[in-house]
Amino acid sequence: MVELFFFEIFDAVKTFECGQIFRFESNDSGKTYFGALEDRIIKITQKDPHTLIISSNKNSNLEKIVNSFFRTNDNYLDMQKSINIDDLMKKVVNYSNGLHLLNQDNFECSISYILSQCSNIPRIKRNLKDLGKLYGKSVIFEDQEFFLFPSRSDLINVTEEEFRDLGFGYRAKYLRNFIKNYPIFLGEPVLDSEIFNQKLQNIEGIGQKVADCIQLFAYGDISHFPVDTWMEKFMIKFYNDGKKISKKNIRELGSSLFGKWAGYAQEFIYYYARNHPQFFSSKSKK
DNA sequence: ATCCAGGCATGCA
DNA sequence: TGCATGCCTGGA
Repeated sequence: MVELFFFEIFDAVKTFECGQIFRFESNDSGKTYFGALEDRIIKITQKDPHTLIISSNKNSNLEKIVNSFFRTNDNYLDMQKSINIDDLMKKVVNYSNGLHLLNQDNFECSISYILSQCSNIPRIKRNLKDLGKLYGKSVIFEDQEFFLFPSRSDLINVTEEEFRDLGFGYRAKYLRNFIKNYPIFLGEPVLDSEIFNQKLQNIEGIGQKVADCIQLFAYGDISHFPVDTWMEKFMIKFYNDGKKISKKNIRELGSSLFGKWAGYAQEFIYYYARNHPQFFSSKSKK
């Protein structure tokens, strides 16, 4: 058992429901969450607004793993101050208070975001759950059955056709390709962030947005500012006078506005925008 | 019933 | 470099 204390607020519901991660679930309205982390199942109990209690079926190295996962080294208050650049961002920061970025397993996270393209959160969750159930190892923890996320070797012989049968559509090809070629870039030494970004994009099925998500959510590179349709709507409306600009320019704009904390800014904006859809009617663009 | 989602690759100006 | 189009599926 590990206890994590956060000087700032930690909000488990915002953190696990904001859409950054897909395989953690709560059966009690957010009091506790269960999910697979690497080789084990962890249970997260929110003791108070600052404290998480973590337990697991496997305690070796648990403290190190959860400290990495919950990014306990981030200076959250500095981050909030830093991206609080105007009245709008003040509202966004306030609305998202307690939402923390997580540092996910890179194999699972990459697959999650490859499957996310032109999809939606319920469907992504279902796709990942199916993968776990079909190919992941079963673990019983506190009398419930959970599934670890399948390893590369669990998936290496699964065909594109079998992924299509799971309803992955055209993403099946990308997924098959990713699994086949995974170690080609994994084995590389750590490179310059933008060079690694390009390497990720050299994998068929991974473009700018997915590459940014992988770096942000799985490689701890929190200066990345992935631009999806929500980010596009928000940034054009509030930071470009409603005039359309390319996603590439929006990515640069995010980076210049929010600097090294751009990843947090992105997740906060995403969370805010998705929960205020009336501001961003998809028919009013262009 | 259309339309369009948390994109990507491709082909064409 | 920028824009249009097809791609699978499934919810609204």
